[in-house]
Amino acid sequence: MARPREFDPDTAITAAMHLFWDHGYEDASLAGLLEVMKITKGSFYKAFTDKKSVYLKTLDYYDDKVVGRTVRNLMDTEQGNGAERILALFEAVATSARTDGDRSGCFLCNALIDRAAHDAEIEERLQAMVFRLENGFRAALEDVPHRPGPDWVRATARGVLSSYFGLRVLGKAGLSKTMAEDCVAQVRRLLEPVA
Amino acid sequence: MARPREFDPDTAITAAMHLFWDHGYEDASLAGLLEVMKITKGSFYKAFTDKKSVYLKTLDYYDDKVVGRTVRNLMDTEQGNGAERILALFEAVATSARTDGDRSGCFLCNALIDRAAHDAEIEERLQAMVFRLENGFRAALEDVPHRPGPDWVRATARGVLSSYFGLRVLGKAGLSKTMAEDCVAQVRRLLEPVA
DNA sequence: ATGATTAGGAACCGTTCGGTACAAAAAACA
DNA sequence: TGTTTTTTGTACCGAACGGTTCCTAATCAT
Repeated sequence: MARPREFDPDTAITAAMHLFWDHGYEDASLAGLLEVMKITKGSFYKAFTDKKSVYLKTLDYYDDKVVGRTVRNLMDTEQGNGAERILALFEAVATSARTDGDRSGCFLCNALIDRAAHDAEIEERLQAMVFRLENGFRAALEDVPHRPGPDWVRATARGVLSSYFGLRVLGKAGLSKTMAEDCVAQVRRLLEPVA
Repeated sequence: MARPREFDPDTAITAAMHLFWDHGYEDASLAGLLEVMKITKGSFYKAFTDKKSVYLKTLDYYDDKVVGRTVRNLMDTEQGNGAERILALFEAVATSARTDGDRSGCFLCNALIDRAAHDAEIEERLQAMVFRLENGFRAALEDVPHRPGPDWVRATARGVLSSYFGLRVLGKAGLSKTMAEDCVAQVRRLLEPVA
């Protein structure tokens, strides 16, 4: 019954996500957001109430699309056993981080450092995402042939999770090829049967 | 020959460091800095040219004091063998992160996520600190009885390094006691002899 | 065609940003 | 005591901040 909006909210949120991803919350200015979202202030505040709301929406988007896909890949039994799926994820992260240009890292990891300790509403979403990722690793580890038992699955999933975030942090420091390979190799060791 | 300054620069830098540590670079306002440093704008700009210079000074301070002490502990042969020294570090980090209140994490890790990709001068210092930490782990691993060889030392040091940063990130998500214990247990596995 | 409804755009709000200029104050020297 | 040197506090700068308001333009249902 009224004029339809001229921009695609999904596209706008995606663009906003990448700005927050690269610059963090505080360093992403409203002017910058308007520019990448290709809308003006009027539309911005009409469609999304304020900056923080947009941030929350970008987190939800990341959760749904990126984390969702990652977890799905970790559980996809058609892509090798659980250990192979986990290593494939690490190989991909290591390669993209080593490839020049991609210093953006992982939005979840960045957001945890950036804002988790400062805003309860944001923290809640981040914790949920970490939990989903952890469960993704667990699911993959349930599908490892030599799996010793449930304790091994739980503990290894968490070790792999922390290695994942660690690799993301090291990516920010500009890791070398051998550094990336060594990190992945250590994850491979974690996936091996216990002595 | 002239009036001595009424504040201790070292104390002021320490206070500034903790503000940057908690809030990151952009979110630490000049007003906030002046408040915790207990000086006014005049003294601020006279003593330290600008905000970024203060940030760099706090990084140097952290490098010298905190990273320095950590590396020294990792190399202190009076505190058990290398593996025990590494585990002691992880236990300490896990405990302090789990203890409510300490969500500040590791300044180096925070700074890597916050600013490494945006400022070459800052990145340079951060890379140097990461390298110092890596070498600390290497030195400790040289002092492990079952040490298989130099490749093992290099690769394991890097795996431990990424686990260290990963634990720091998970600390931001408010890790549980069992989560912390599981992470440390995985580091323990990395330190064991290869199969 | 018209009226209702909504997006879009621009002007503008008060506040805070990082940074500067300068004068008063204080201490060390002669 | 007077001079010099440096710190200190304050007033102030222009720009950018996040956010609001309001008017116009566009499109739908009737």
